[in-house]
Amino acid sequence: MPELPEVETTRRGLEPWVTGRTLKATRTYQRSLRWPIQAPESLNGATINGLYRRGKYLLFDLDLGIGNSGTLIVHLGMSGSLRVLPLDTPRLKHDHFDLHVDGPRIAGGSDQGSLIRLNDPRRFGCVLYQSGADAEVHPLLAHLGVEPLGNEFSGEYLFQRSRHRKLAVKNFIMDGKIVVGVGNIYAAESLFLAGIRPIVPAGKVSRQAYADLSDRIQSVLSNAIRQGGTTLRDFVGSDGKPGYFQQSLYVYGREGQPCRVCMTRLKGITIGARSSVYCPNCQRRSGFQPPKLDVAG
DNA sequence: ATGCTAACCTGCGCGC
DNA sequence: TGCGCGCAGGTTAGCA
Repeated sequence: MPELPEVETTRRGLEPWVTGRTLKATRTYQRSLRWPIQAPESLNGATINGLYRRGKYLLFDLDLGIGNSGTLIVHLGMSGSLRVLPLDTPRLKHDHFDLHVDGPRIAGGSDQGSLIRLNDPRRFGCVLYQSGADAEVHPLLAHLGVEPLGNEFSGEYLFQRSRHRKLAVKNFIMDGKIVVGVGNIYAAESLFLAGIRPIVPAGKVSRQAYADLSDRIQSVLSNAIRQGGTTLRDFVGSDGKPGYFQQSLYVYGREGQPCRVCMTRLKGITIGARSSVYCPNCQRRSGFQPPKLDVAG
């Protein structure tokens, strides 16, 4: 479930509960996620300097003392969520991992701090550890593409990286080695808003179309973050509340329904083993774009 | 290098 | 009501 907006929503919710706090202990209930959970005993007592995000990865920056540092790397996979809970909260099904942090209690909690608890029904997420000051040397992070909301991302960047590429433009923008954080929902939405058909080869999309697409990717992600992300089934923020961006979706999950702009019946196709929905009328071009309604920015 | 497929795992909705 | 099937927000490994 979680794409960039959901991970960022989680990060923002968690940040005040972890920054500057002591990691008193970790607890692993179900070790076998995508990879076995890595949380060495030596992390107990570390100071959490900050909580960062790289793509869909959450990075707990740890100070282990005597000049040692490290990073706990958490990915939420398809169905994961991290919540802040009172220390003595009973464990529910699919609760796999806890961070026990000190600090002022939350409502109903004890004085001993709080719990950051990972729940992940499908167990596609992960909890990994990278020692040292630079988490980006970790193999999972080392080759990631640019941040879509960062300065290196632009239409020109997409245009240059896509030359001679034959895969569908939808798969291209979902490729984490190109740009991180854009998953199946936001890829579909961005392409709709840019008027680009998802199946066209990435290498045939024009410079102008990529300029438009990069703007749409940024606005869709920003708007979704503002709405607390998209909740289809599992996702809840760190406060346990769902996101609301699903109300703003134009095409994702709307196959067969009328386009919200032109009322044309939305079409569903499979691209790269992922379901895709688009409007055959609004999404025509691989190059020049005819006049289009100014839908949601 | 590029692009496609299978694989990981659980739950849910649908048709019969 | 129950059962089997297909599908679901991600990403990597492996193969052509």
